Amino acid sequence: MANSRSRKRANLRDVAKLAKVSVATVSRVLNSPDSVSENTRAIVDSAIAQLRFVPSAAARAINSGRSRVVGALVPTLDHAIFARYLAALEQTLSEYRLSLVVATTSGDPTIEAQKAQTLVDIGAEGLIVSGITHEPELYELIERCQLPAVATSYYDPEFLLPTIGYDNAGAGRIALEHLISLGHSKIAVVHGSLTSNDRTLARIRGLEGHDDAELIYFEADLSVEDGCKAAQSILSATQQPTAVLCLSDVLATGVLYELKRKGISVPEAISVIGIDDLPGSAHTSPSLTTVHLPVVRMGQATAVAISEWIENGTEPSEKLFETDLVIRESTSSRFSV
Amino acid sequence: MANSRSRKRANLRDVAKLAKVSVATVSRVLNSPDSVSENTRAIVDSAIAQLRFVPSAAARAINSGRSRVVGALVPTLDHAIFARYLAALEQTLSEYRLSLVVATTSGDPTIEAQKAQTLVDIGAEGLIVSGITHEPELYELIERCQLPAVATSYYDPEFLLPTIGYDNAGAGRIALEHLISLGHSKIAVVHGSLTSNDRTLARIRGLEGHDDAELIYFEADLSVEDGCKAAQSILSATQQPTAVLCLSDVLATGVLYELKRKGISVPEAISVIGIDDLPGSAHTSPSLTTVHLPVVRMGQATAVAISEWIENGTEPSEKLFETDLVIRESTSSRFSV
DNA sequence: ACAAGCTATGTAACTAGTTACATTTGGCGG
DNA sequence: CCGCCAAATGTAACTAGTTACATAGCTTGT
Repeated sequence: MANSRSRKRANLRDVAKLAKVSVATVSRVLNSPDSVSENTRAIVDSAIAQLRFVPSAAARAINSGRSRVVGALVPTLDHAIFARYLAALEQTLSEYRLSLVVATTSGDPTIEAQKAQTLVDIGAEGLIVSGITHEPELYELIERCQLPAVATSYYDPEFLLPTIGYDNAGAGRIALEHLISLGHSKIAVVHGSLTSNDRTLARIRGLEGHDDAELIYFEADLSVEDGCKAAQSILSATQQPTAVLCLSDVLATGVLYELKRKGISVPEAISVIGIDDLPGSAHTSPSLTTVHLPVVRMGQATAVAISEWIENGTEPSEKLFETDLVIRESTSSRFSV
Repeated sequence: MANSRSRKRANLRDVAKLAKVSVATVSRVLNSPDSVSENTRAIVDSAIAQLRFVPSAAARAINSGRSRVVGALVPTLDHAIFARYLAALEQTLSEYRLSLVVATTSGDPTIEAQKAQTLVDIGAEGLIVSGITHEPELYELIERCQLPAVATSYYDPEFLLPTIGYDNAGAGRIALEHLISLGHSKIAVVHGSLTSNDRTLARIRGLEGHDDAELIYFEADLSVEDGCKAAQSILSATQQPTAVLCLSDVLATGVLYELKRKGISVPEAISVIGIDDLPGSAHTSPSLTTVHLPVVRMGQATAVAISEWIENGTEPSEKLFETDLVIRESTSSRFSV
């Protein structure tokens, strides 16, 4: 048997030798079969089959200068908002015949910079990062490699990279103004970690400047579990707020759950509002009033932007997505009781 | 300026020329800096900086025969169970200095086979698929490329590829037996699509052979929304079950929500059980009794298995993870009311 | 009948690195 | 003062494809 001796993978030359043709002909069979006579094509094809030849991706990439891979850096995959976003990203990228490499950073810019380097090492043609807080190393890498790179989940036309995202401050403001319009003036704010999460920071910034509301801040990890804990802290605080503004639906879900467990009715006793509009948020009890973030459209737009940048060299302009209030059951007027 | 004229990326030879050294020396500066004198290293480094030289990933890959990329094929990213799983996978793979390319299949084996091909085209060194239902093309591809490939979320020692997963039939059985032990005998089963979802199929198979229970099946899309609709169907059925067994927590969440909306108390009037144990399932109201699937450990084990296969050529043996019942508030004895 | 033209194929030079082997250089011991 | 050895560096051949250009062979037109 011819193939039993060949320990390692066959290459073009091996195929050419077996088929008694030149390497060029084999290459043509693979890439433009019509330019080869039916006869030789059959011979080459059988040689390919016999040797179990599979063309090397690396060798192709070296010639084309293309890897057809783009990298995305996200804090975590284990959060519905990023998962949805990446799902849309992957789907749209695949329409451009690009593959998506995912790297998680745990929200740590140092890890981010390292993982960005490994993305470059595997030949990523483009980079997608989350937010606008990054290590200088990341910018240097992007600059040095002349790498198409966009920042998402954040809108800031002033930023070094094109941003494709929404107005986080605005989302916070919308939520707060909804509560204020309902008559709430003492409001608990539950937010995720502030260290190097610029989206959270921006949302908090959006809450500033409303002197008609007193805000009390509670920090929590971004989990349902910690939302529950935050609710406990709120309930044991000296001054009871009439509303809870959560900067993420995940936290709001926890708050809702804990309030229910404690027998405190929402929205009658306390109103709760979130930000994100996760798929499940319409089906909590009571259903959650929240600020919808268009992550799917953002993922699609990001994919289009980076693809065209890679493909045509056209650097995208920044894109702002509207966020909008989704009023459900968890908020009500302070006075309607 | 020297670099303003150079339109395209500099390569090793350009650097060597500028630094007046040989290509070998430049290569050494990059890969084993200690074997180069401090002096030349400085000269080469400055040439690298001047030309903004970035080594080509493809050229490296062609020599090493390594791409350091593994591909995962999942039905969707937009589902907590897969997102968690991929999160664990990515994290553990990165400890082996491997990157994860994610491709989604929408549960369609044909799409899966196509995407597997694109993963091979970008040079993936290993493949991770979900379940055991695939197109022949996929197997041919794996065979032809001699590609390390494992199947996950499913345990079947007989399967062509090594499987790393849990006993789906067993998970279904555990849920059913819990309900039976509580005295339920008329049980509604809510399941996702049956077409080419072998995990759902296996879970249903696990429900068979229990003659002491009458099962009524309801099919739904895998979303909270469709869980709600399923609950409506159940309620309008001629014979009311005393328990609902959902083959996924997502569906159970919808059922729970709809029952609450209709004013039917869980577990007093109807018990509800799920399978998955999603992060949020402990915080529904009532909290959801479910069968825990160890997706995080499965992700880690899969990463280890595929990494060692790629790295050392040791084909992994199949791995079975235990699933276990997590009793919370949504189930109770039929007679305890 | 012979040049033109087309198709099919081959040759060899590219792509951009790594690396085995050869060579130079310098220090040190005898 | 010569030779030996090691460190430092260079040469050229690899890795595995693609492709520009050359050429062989055949058909067709005048």
